Amino acid sequence: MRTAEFDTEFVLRKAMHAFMQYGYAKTSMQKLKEVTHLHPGSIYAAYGNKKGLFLAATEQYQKDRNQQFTALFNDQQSILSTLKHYLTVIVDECIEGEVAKVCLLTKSISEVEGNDPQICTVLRSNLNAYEHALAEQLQKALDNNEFVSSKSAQQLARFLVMGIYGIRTYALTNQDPKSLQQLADDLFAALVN
Amino acid sequence: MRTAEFDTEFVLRKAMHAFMQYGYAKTSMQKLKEVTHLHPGSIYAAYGNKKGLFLAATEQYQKDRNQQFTALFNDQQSILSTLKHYLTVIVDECIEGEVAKVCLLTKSISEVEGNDPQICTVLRSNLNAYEHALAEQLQKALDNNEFVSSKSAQQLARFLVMGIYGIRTYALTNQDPKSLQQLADDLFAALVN
DNA sequence: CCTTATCTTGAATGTATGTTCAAGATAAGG
DNA sequence: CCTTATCTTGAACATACATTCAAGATAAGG
Repeated sequence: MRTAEFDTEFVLRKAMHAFMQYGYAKTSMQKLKEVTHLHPGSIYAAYGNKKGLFLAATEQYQKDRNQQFTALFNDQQSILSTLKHYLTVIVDECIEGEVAKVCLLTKSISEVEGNDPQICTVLRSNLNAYEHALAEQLQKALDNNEFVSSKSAQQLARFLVMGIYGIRTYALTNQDPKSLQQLADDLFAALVN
Repeated sequence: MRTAEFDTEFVLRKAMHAFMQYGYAKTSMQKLKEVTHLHPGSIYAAYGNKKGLFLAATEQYQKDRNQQFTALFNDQQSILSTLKHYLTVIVDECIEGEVAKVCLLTKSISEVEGNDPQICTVLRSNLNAYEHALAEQLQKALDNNEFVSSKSAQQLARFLVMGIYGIRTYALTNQDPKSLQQLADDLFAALVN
């Protein structure tokens, strides 16, 4: 006979950013309490425990990413030019010291791999969906004769996500925008040649 | 008037493997105590604190990796064929569920980036040295006319490490050996074309 | 407007954490 | 072989952690 008061999206985005910044283990309930403006009781009532909140935040992250992805690839440009632009967006994300500097999914799976199968399964399936979405776009581009390739859309998508993961990791070692953009360009060239 | 008793390399390799498995934050002193067979007093006397032990373990890791790298690239094969073999070694490492499944340097920098500048600086410099070592080999290959490229050895090396980081991350989402080997082949092809 | 189901609050709990330290053990120097 | 410097041992410490729960607050149903 009473409805919850807090804004779910606000809470999940705040939690999501905390997990992106500090990692899963180092994001304490104390910190989550602060950033979400929720008391422990409310968090545990709504999400069960820290892992539950993390998984909910992951879901929100995936939703937000999907929306960004769909918005980019649903405009009327050619798929290849959109893809080139998409890579530039990723490079920019890697540079600006703010949010989205890292991918929550890859960062988290790297952290918990081998230690939390439940979280890993969820993250893996999200990342596989991402790869599949890229494969779909590449298949469309092939169907439209935007480019020709000896490889399948699936193989191309795999190479592309590998490159994206690689750029994001490389950005941790070298923040030079020119180097990162060059990597993106080389990756794109390797894909369409 | 008394010499330390424990075997430094044994201790550092055990610590190194623990950090690789559990990550920096989740590797407790309790765990480190167990795997190194050292009592807290000894650890703190020898390495100061957990971070000191981690940095020493990192140094050991880099030494071991350097030795593997040098052994591979100092045989009498062509550099390109050695590189191709090296990529296969990395793919194998990603598959077998044992040690070396992940790179301690990239896993750790991904975890602590933005939160521990001291550790980041050390890891970054190690990873930069790795990139530089690959650039040297590629420069030699170019000098030997093993292949021709419109890109500099430095640019090629950057692309190569990006690919290696990417393969290692991709392996967290997909353990299929064929897919991983295909990525390595595609990466090699993109490099020399 | 009263009841009641549900949400919010925040103090309390037990455990695990990184670290310290004093007592005991032991190898090298004279 | 005794002295002394250094290492080893493991109990103790304070703090930080994830989680619980009972009391208080509040919105909806009758």
